Amino acid sequence: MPDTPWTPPPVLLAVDLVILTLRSAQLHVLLVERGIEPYRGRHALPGGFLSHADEDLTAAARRELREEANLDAARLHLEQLGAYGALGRDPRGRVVSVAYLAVAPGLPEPEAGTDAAGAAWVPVHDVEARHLELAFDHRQILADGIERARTKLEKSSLAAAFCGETFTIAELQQVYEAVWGTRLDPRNFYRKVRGIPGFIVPAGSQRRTTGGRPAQLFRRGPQTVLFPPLNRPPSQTPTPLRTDP
Amino acid sequence: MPDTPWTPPPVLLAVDLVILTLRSAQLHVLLVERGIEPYRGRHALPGGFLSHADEDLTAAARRELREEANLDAARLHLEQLGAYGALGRDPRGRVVSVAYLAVAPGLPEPEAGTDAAGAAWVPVHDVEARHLELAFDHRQILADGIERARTKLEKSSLAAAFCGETFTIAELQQVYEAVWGTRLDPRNFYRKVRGIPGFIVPAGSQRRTTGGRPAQLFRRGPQTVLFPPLNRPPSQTPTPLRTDP
DNA sequence: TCCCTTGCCGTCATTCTGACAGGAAGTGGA
DNA sequence: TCCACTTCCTGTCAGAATGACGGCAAGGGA
Repeated sequence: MPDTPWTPPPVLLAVDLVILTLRSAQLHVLLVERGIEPYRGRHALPGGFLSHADEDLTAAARRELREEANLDAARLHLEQLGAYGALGRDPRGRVVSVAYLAVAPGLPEPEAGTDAAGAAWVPVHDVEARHLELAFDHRQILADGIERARTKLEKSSLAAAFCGETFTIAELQQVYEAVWGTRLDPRNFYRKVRGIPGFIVPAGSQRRTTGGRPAQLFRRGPQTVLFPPLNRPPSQTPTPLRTDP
Repeated sequence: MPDTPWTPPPVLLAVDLVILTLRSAQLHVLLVERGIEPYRGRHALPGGFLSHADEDLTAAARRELREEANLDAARLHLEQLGAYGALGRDPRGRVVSVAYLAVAPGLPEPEAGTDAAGAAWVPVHDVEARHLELAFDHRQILADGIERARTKLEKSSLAAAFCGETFTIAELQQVYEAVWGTRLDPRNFYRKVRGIPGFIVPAGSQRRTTGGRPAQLFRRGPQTVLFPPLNRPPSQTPTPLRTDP
């Protein structure tokens, strides 16, 4: 430990986004096709380097959200997943990436002809089943993002972030079923959800119909922590203790 | 978006550690007293810059663990908390810090006369009650680390990381009570813990005594995911949905 | 020996959960 | 108009889980 003035080594910092949404009752993630050389042509999570050295991390995430996905960060859920800094993860050199999880409501159009061209919603199942390989360590980042969403559905009101301003209980159930990959009993789900104080509140007596009896509309309540929690049924493949992302 | 070759801005990367342990049934965190100028004399989390540009993040965490706390990373739980990159967090300039949570068993001596001098175990209550102010945003990082530990006790076998190789059920209960800050009924805790398959397994019929009837010893079982979960009793101060660490 | 401490094992009422039955309120076709 | 069909909502009921608590076992110290 020398006492001489020593300057710490600088590192390149990037931001990557796991943007999840529901499309036709299936969990989708937004992917872009890489146009430049490391992993050119391969699908990847939206993201990029910090634009300047004084850019806030969250601001960078919001900027990428706008530039690459044409989404307004103010209207959706955004939280940090963690930092990914393994040595070989970027062939260009030492790049540490901070990953964010975003959850978008309903179905914002796949992509516009805007600068977000090349972005597309892909069913997460296609990635999990390895029908589609991702660039860098983005497969791992995506897996961590999905796992985070799965866990947070249990004890937080994150599920409402997948829905629009108002939603029916059946729509909310679709969120849980799609993210968890399980089927739930509608009647028990109804009872449970309505029994959690402050989770959802009736939104007028409006109703919107799709074939059968019109459903009551709700909006998210003030409570962000769910108690009692909506425990997800035990999975056949127990997730190991993540000790090192 | 110019097409000219553009080099992303480099950033200084640091690693900070939240090291938790139990000392006399109280949750403690390891803090160091800063010897150099930003926040000189103030308590801070152990940590430091990457030693060289090609150092792995986890390796840096393990190195700091050894240098500043004299702890062997191979024998304790270590997981990443997240990246902290707010703009004003370090007066020296733009520093992004990756925080790690470590959980140390039992009572490794406070600190040695080694190079870990100046490190001391501090009850987390002293920090939470603002009897002690920390440098930088370390108060927030510590709060996030404690919150992470609290939630992981529910569905993972993290509690065993606070104990030694073998432990009694009462010791395990002390972990839950100290971290959650609640009292639990010993008989119900016993029933619940023994009912979780694979969580703990009896370790011989050895016993170690402290006054009353000798207790049976256990060691951690193969299962890292607890089902059914050990739900923590509802808190009076509900934790808000963390949307931006 | 008596008392005190701590660990282990029950019981019991209440609540929660999973699995159903069935009626209410709409749509579309004969 | 009547009927089939869909979806939404409200109950019921048995079994599991939970919180509260009583009692005995097994040690140490006065």
